[in-house]
Amino acid sequence: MTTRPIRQREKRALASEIAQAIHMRAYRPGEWLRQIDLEEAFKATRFDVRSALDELAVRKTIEHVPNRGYRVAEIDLKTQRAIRDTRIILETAAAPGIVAGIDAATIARLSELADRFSQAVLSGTRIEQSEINSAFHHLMYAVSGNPVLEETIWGLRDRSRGSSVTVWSSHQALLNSDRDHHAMVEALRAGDATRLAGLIAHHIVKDMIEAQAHAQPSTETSQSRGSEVRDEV
Amino acid sequence: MTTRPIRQREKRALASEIAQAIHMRAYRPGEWLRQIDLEEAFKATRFDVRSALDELAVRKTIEHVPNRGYRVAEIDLKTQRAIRDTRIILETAAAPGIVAGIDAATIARLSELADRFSQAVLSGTRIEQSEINSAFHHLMYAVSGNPVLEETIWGLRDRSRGSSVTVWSSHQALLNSDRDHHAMVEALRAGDATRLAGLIAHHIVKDMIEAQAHAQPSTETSQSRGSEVRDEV
DNA sequence: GGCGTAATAATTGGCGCCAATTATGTTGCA
DNA sequence: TGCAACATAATTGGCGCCAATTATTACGCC
Repeated sequence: MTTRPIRQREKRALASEIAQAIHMRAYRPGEWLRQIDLEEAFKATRFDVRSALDELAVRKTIEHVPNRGYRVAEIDLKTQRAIRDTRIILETAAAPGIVAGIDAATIARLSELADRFSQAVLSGTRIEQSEINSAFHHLMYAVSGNPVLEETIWGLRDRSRGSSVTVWSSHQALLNSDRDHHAMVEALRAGDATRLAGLIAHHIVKDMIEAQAHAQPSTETSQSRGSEVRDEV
Repeated sequence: MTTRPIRQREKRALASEIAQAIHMRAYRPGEWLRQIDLEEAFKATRFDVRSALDELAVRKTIEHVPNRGYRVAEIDLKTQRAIRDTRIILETAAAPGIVAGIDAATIARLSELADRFSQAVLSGTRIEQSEINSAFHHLMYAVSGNPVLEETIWGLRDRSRGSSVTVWSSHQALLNSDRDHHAMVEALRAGDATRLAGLIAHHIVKDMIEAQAHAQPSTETSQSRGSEVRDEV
């Protein structure tokens, strides 16, 4: 009875928490994730931290360098494009399944999320924007009828998120995303899979091109550890 | 100097070794992977075994049940179909890139691998067949020009391999695979991406339908551990 | 003063121990 | 004889320690 019963509960959860912190940009691409810092920041034991880090390394959210540690993956342009192309393949391929599997209630919820995103564009934090956006796409792909496709899509999204894309790089990009969401809902109402696929592809391309255009060439890669800027979690 | 210098080397390798053992069916779907057995079989420490097991669990090759252990994932028909559909999406989508990126030398090597597979069909172990087959597809997807697509494909292939598909379930299926390989080489020579995509889709569907037809309904799921048949590694 | 080199500090990572949990075997009771 | 409760054995999994490695600082030489 001495140890609290929190035992087995949050083992996997920590990886998600760290992942979220990363794509909220609390840790920047190229930055080293020191185990001691994470222990304190997340109130976890060293063992749990290491497990979580290993998991994220397998998922390619972070990169592991033996005897150096773990750092947030830095995605070069070539890989960025490869992820983008693969996402387009998968997410457009999901369109027919979505159209086939969707019902009125889900469309209504998607429409509501699109509206909430519109609001968040005007008066919302980036975290809110990001979360509503995630919820929208999550819900949409959830009805595709193919769980494997869904999780593969999500894995790829998470991977690019870790790097540099989540936060919309310009207000214009944010407005475009907003418009796309409503257009997708419209396509769903019309039962038009082809149009939906086109919108999805456009959505991905637009986001990632914007992100690339505004991304400053990072010079932090070979920087010594410990001296980087780091936001508090 | 007391500890041998094999230290950092084979940490990640162990996961691959175990994965290979699994899809060579040394451990069957639903079977529990006891850590002690793995320590001895692979001459590794308990820590390394656990790391490898965790990695495979993240990759969904095996399944983790808290306080029970790890077991080879058993893929139900629905998931099997979902994997198949997703594989078709990805692997057919790779066809244009393959046609665009391939050169004469690679075609020659693919042709050679196809020939070696033909030989292995007649006089080769299942392991040889499986390895040559892997090499063929690996080489083909490697020239797609999209590394992310390539590794996503491979992740999905490995996942279904763990379960019940690798070893061709009938001699007819094996002959079909063999024929497809040569047809793919032909399509590549002709530079016909559409035909290649069609062949790939056919290849996947045929394999997995055969595998399903011959798979006996497994009753080993809820079996007690320790009493199962287990081949030596 | 710059630079190569040695001493020191900080960090990662391998590993074994033991508690918590689950499976197995046994005994007693209806 | 069947079944339930208990005792025992086997297995998993959390965690802390310390060696190995790498970064940083201090020193001395050119």
